[in-house]
Amino acid sequence: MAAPRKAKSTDNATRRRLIEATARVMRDEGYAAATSRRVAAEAGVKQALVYYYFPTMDDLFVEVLRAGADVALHRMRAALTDDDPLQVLWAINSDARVTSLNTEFMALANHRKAIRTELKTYAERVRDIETAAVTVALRARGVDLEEYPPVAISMLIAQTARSLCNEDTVGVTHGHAELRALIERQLHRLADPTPRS
Amino acid sequence: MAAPRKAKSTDNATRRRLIEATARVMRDEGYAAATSRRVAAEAGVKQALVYYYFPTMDDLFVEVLRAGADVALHRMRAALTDDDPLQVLWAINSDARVTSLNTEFMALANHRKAIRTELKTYAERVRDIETAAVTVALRARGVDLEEYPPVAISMLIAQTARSLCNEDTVGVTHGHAELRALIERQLHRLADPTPRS
DNA sequence: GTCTATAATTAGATAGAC
DNA sequence: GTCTATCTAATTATAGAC
Repeated sequence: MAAPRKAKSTDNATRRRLIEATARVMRDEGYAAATSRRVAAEAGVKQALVYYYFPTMDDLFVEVLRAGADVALHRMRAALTDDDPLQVLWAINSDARVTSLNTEFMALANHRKAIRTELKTYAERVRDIETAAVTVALRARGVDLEEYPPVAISMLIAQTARSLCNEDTVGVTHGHAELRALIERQLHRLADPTPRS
Repeated sequence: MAAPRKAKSTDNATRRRLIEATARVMRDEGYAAATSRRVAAEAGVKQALVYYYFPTMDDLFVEVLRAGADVALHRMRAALTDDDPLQVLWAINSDARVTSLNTEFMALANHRKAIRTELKTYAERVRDIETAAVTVALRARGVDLEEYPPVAISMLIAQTARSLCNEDTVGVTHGHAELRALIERQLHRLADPTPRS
């Protein structure tokens, strides 16, 4: 295997540019704006070429979803060996580029079966790896895993970060400082295992 | 004022049916499916009539948003005098009919200025009234409002409930039982003011 | 107030030249 | 592989009859 590049001809530069362009349009203008003509223009090609790489627009959307989920999975796996997986989990889900796309796919999944199925599959894979990372972190800190189930802590951190991000996007920021501070205090409580009623 | 009904001729039955029909379509099939023809059919009228009541589709969307926000505000105001505002806050945001619409508007707001502006306005009004209700509840229970700022507790409860609902909609349920149990335990901790480090 | 009819625009998708 | 050109269908919005 002298040439790991170009292993698959389908892994083309144009194909990749179309996926990235679609993600960009979805983030900036919403999924409804991600038409074949719009994403083709964004990628610098003509509209018909979209259908050379993707049979339907839904197929393109699914590929965008997979690419995004793969990046998230990769980052979380790296976090497994990190000093502080909880902080990594918070940071990943505080990335507006990630959460904006997530919101669009959540809405898209509401009325497209193909995307709902794919979203479910990847959401559960991401949750599993996140839970594994949080389990490592909590166990290392001597936290009672019965009272603070890693899967619940993982969801709480991820969803709170995402919610703050989503609100920022539409310009709602009231209460954000207080919630961030509260979360940080609670994370430190977990890190410093003393109390519990 | 013998006839409080029909005070405004714009408060028509047809107009109201159009707003309700639009909300229904948005919930069930997403905002992209809420076309003038689709909502007209759902309301049992012809397409062109939509434009008699609403200048543009965006105007219709804004009215749907207002109607939904008014209901939420009304429920939360009632909760101010309730036994347990925290439970009411959780219950309201666990209603799939509310949270599905909310997700759609969040996505819509991403690329329509008129809706983003309106969403921001109502989100902040809802947050204020929710915070007031939570303040009442926490104070009555002797909770330290510095360590647990009502606005933060309010956001945490509302956003966690909404997140669980949204995931249910797309079929993701893993970890839900654990997170619900954790939230309930924490709510009881707040209700029974003993520990804190 | 509700309708029919239609204009103007835009979408997804395909055929075929190069 | 990328293009031009085009088809079909659906959309928003308007004009005008009743």
